Amino acid sequence: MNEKPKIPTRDKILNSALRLVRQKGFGATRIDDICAEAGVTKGAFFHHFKDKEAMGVAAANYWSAVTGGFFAAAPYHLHGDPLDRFLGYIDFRIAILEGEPADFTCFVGTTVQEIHEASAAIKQACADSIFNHAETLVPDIAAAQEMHCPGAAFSPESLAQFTQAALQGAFILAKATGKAETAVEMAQHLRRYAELLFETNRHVSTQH
Amino acid sequence: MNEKPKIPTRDKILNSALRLVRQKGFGATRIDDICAEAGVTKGAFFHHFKDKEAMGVAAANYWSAVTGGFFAAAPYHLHGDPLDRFLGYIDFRIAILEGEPADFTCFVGTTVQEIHEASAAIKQACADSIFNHAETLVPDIAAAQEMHCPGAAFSPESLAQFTQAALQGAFILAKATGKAETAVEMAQHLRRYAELLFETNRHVSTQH
DNA sequence: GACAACATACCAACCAGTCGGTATGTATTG
DNA sequence: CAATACATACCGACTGGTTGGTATGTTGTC
Repeated sequence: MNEKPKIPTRDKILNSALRLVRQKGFGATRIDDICAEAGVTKGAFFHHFKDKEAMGVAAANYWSAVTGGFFAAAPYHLHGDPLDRFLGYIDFRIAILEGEPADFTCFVGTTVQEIHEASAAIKQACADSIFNHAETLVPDIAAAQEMHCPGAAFSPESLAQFTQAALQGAFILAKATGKAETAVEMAQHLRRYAELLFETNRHVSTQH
Repeated sequence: MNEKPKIPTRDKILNSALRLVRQKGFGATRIDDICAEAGVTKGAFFHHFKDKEAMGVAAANYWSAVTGGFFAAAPYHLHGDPLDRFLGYIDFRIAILEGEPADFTCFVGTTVQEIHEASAAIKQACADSIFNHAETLVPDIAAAQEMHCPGAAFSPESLAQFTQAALQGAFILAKATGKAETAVEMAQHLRRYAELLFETNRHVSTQH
């Protein structure tokens, strides 16, 4: 009884890396800072990761796993109508836009923008994270399209990806103003676009 | 006669800085690299700029001036209908999405994302650049709104800003794939949103 | 006793910024 | 008109703190 959580050292390092990189960017984040934040030594760091780049790849994959679970457990999946699920996803993304930009901002979006020319491995891991997450929206979008506007001019994949692009762009403007409300305001245009595309005006209530 | 262009040293430095930072990011760009690219020495660099941060602010302002002139001279302003001008702006943004991401990507968007917590001065200069550019779209959007859908639920400022956000997001996905076409595909959703908002389906032909 | 999981001490490279110096132009003044 | 004074533009070797990475030691565990 009273089992301590005992977070593995590797996860402690990755958690600290995610937090710091989201604040300061990948390049500006010092390995020493990550170790200090995680409460481990440099020896531990280089025991688990060959170099900083390998840690970056691991962090991107870790981010995919963490956020994947987070969104899988989110309530918008419970809607019966696929369009409600898609709109519910956007509403959910809007609902979590709170606090400092570093709190709601996307690790892989930030990182791929910064290192896309410096590290092919990290870039690939980030790209996979973004596009695989987008892919989770495709079934609902495709079903909604079939129900509400068959023969549309856009592909479900493309719309799913634009959803991510619009959010990433909202994050950039929010970092420029420093305000979460900026991101919300931008994301509401995304929501309106989704409504207009499916020629509906429904309001999806948040479930809990 | 035969006057050489004689680009000022300061501009040579800023041009090189824009090119390199768009490729590698602000933090990863070395002052020595900028000097080498510009064909000047470090002494010249620090004669013109107090430190790297001051150069970053100057580069953001320089970017505003260069792109400001570029867009002011673009052909979409010639349309008689304000909505055509707005849609023409988006088409123009799509038309210039060619080459490597570093070629069509936004200096201030990239930079503000990277250093928003590290340098308040650079962040402010980048934010000004983005929002002032967005502001140039407001008159056309406002006029289009009055003509085609008075009493809309969105403000012209907000839509102008979302235009920038969507493009910034398109850039991020393009950096992830390495392809300009990704940015084009994303931007076409922005174009479709603009059409749907004003309940029209016009096709603005490019002028030349 | 062998191997994983760390800790500690250390190094070499990198890089922003400094500093003494030069070259050229311009304003002033006797 | 020259001589002096000063300013601007620029050069490039140097430095000192930072930082990714290494080498080696210690502890626990199967």
